[in-house]
Amino acid sequence: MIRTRFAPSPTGYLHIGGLRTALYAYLYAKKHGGQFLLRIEDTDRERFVEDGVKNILNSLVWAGLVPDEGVVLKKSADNVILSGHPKGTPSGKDLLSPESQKDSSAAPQNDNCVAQVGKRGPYIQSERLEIYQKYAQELLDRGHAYYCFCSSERLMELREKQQKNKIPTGYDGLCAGIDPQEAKKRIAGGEKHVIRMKMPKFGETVFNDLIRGEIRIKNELVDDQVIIKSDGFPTYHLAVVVDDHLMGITVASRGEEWISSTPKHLQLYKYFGWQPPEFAHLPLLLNFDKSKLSKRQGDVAVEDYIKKGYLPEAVINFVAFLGWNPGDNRELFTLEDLIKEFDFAKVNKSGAVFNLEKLDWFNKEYIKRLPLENLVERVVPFFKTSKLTINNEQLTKALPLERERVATLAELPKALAFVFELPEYDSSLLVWKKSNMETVTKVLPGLEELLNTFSVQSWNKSDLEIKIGEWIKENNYNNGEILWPLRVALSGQDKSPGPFEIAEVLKKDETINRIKIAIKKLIS
RNA sequence: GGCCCCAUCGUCUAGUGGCUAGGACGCCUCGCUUUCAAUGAGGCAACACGGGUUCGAUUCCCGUUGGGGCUACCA
Repeated sequence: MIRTRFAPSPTGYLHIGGLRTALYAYLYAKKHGGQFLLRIEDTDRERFVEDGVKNILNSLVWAGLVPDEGVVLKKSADNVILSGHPKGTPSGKDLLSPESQKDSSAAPQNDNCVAQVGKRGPYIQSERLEIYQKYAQELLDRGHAYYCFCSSERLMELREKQQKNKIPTGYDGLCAGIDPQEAKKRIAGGEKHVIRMKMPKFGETVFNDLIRGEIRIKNELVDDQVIIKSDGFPTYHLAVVVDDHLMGITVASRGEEWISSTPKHLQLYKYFGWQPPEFAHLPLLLNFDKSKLSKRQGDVAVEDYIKKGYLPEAVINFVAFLGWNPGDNRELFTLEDLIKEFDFAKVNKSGAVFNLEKLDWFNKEYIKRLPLENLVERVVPFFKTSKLTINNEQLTKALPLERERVATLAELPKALAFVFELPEYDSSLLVWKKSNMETVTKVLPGLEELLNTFSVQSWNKSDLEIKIGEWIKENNYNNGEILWPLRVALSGQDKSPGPFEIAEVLKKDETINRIKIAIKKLIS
């Protein structure tokens, strides 16, 4: 049975790179009919952020990556695990609408809560402290670890000296020689201490990475890593090994920054006599200048992209392709498609630049493909934050006007504003570049007259197009002479959807009303 | 400084011991068109460098350069 995990630290939000890490772990598990777990690594109290876990879970669920085991999000009322909407169903819409995010501090309408499911818990490391203590003690008892009383000052000096002498940095093993009885006495005396693991000083550690193949690192270069801090919390190195083993993880995937510490982890597995999992070290996500993707150069939190109106399908598809592809020319993949095709073996070794333009393209593609009703559901939250008050029926009619013209959902309220409120514009805008003020002034009243002859039943895009087209021919007008001012009268914009489709949405009365306003602007 | 990882168009990438090195995004041109978007047709653009191995290397090996990561009682 394949078991993978995603194990973020609750430092505030889900990083977009973390989303990819989670995605790959999820895909691999699902592809093999296995399980995907979520564990929280909160052993660093200094970086702990209140609500960090909830935020991460929210983003994960939004993306459709729901853990089978571990830490999950539940609707507190009915105790049902939230499952997102990987296929585009709107079930997750009230889960993370932009305004519920914004107001979450003020109004606790978001009653989701963090829960744990599974038999191998707890899945939050701060709740597993005794477990780590027990295993650290075991290491101590067997001589694979030792107490260390060195001050941070001494450690710093040591490091500096090593760098100056151009030798590898690392702990010098000073405390390794302390007699265990002596150490116990010092601890009883209240002396501050940590526990370090012993690393062999010869030989090398060789392991096979699912993505990179064989990696070998000389043991003498690997530090006697601290495994229990002076506050009694474990470091990542001990916790990840103990937890991955106890939770039955078979494939440990993580960022490539962990490659150099993998020998420590392998050594711990050896000390405990445990079978290590397979490792997959993913390439990094990069800024445009190829440095590690960072907050300074743009948005890195998944929530940022949710708020901006990117669809989960687009974000998942985009992020999946940062470092992986199916080996042919297909580009549009749903989560289910990805599950079928994904493999760590096909993941690239080199880092990938996070390129927003491509994300926009994906998002446009998905906005285009989404069924209208579905799109309406997803757009509603974005209208709630705008000044416009409109109902779903109005939205359903207006949305086709702009859905192919925007890259994100958040652009829609602004783009559609002219439909719901009278546009403001300068009368000069009514004049087409190849026309003149005189012609427009003459032509618009004629157009109004023509439109008045339409019945309400025949007021639709195609009838309008046909009749107005005929009228233009009969009068020997130019298309632009008529259609440009018509369109501007209706939209108030130099760039907009076509006049016929706008007129259909606006209906007869409002269309004629706006033409009248245009005429008034011209003669005043 | 030490160690590790990586290297195909601007970006994401496919690819092979022998190909006109393929696709996508973006960009440019043209068509459609009242504008924009969409769409159709086309275009620009890459194997980092130097040595090997080989009849032949973008591909295999070594080195250089470049980039990145780690080098914490952070993950």
